[in-house]
Amino acid sequence: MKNRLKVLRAERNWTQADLALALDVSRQTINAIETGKFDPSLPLAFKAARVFQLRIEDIFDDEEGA
Amino acid sequence: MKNRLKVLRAERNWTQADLALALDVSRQTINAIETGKFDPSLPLAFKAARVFQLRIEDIFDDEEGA
DNA sequence: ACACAAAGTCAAGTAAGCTTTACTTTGTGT
DNA sequence: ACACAAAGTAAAGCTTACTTGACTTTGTGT
Repeated sequence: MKNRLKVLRAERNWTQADLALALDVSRQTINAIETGKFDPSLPLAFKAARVFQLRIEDIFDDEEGA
Repeated sequence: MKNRLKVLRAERNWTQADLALALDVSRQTINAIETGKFDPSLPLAFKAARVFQLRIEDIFDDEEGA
């Protein structure tokens, strides 16, 4: 699952730590998601959508894998 | 996290087992999600959105709980 | 009343998301 | 070259998503 978190952060000049704070998760969690270690939970995806004022589908890309 | 799976199934006359098959999860997983035992993963939410041709936000409702 | 399909539920196990702590790497400014 | 901030990574532990198997409950048709 790809995502645009890095870009969205860059647009706002946010660090991974800043985003972690906004989403109420650890910095490592943001890093792991950005680097593709695992997918966020659905609740976390909703939070991200709220923070960036975008739809989940506009942040995360399913790319139909298995 | 609330969801409209039961209604969407009803519209199509699908059983929980039918939906489970379509989403490639167990029947118990569908039941647990419908009855609020736990939230689906993001990939599963994407699959549901694809199957029903809706946006994730139109199927699942975050309802801002902590 | 009986049979059957669908839904609900429980237990035990595996896998994935997330935490904390701690360390290394990369990039930038001075 | 040095210092510092940001990013990356890793291990161990906890929680949540999901599995299989088995059983109970509910609803419908006959």
